[in-house]
Amino acid sequence: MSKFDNLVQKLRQHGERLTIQRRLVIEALCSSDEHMTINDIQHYIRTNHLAHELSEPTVYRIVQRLKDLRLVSQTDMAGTGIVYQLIDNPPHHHLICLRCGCIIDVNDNYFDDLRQRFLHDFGFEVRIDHMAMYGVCAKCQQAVDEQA
Amino acid sequence: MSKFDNLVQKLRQHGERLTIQRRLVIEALCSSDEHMTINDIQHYIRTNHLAHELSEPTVYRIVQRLKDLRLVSQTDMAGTGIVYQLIDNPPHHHLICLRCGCIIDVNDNYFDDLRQRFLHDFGFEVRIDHMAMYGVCAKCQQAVDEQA
DNA sequence: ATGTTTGCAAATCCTTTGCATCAGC
DNA sequence: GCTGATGCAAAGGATTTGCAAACAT
Repeated sequence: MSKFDNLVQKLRQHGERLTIQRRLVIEALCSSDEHMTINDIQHYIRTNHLAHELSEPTVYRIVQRLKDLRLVSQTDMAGTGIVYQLIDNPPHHHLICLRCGCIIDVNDNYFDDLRQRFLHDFGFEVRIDHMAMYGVCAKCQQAVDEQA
Repeated sequence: MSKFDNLVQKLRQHGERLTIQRRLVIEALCSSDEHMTINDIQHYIRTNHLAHELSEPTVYRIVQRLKDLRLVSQTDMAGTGIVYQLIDNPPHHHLICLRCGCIIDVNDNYFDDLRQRFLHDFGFEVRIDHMAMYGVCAKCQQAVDEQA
């Protein structure tokens, strides 16, 4: 089953109404493996479904709903702005270079240890849908070293 | 040496001017081990130094400067808003319960493994000044279980 | 038919900017 | 005295809200 159909089915299960607008937002989010801003979503729809341009409030309300249903996660990209992405199973995460902005995808199992230790030590069940961690990538470290 | 004096000294080292306003913001940030919003900072100053209430732009500019000097970190609290805290050495981190909002302090060395693995696998040097991770605390898990 | 969702417009909130004045070094 | 910081007012941008009309079920 496609990502899209999967999500539509989940919405149905929750008794949510399937409006054209919701389908469009889901389609937009499915179109990219990476995160999208509200603007990106609007832009995707404007480009691919010219007749159905969505207003800002509508997009905000729909992603808010999808967030409440835990189908979408929200991340603040260090002031770049707030981005949204589908929560996939298992989730994947990002290392973001503060210098060049490049993004490295990280498998979820890197966080398994941490999850277990927090559960063991604090009884705290960490819920990581999408983690963005910042730092300096290999290339940029070289560049910095050469400067020195 | 107190946190406050330590910071003041660091500002001097960077050739920064030590205005009353900067002292006040630093004092505010020192007053709490936890994070503060811009509003919290203003409120602290209003309460403790009535004669020196600061305007928003001033507070924004000062924390921005402190961020640039890597003395303060900024975190987006899951849409609750943006908070600031002093970067201490070593940094400490937070587990935040999505249900009751309680906050558990986490020692930095929990992240040592992760740092090493990212460096080894991707050559990526993670820079974690302050990490906020969300989930469900022990108490709230019980509450959830009992409901079920 | 009913209750929900959408679109529009406008309000609100947070943050930044321009410029004249003031303060630290 | 020079340079940079502050305060004010106002602009800017992102997000939210109220309400009437349109739509899914």
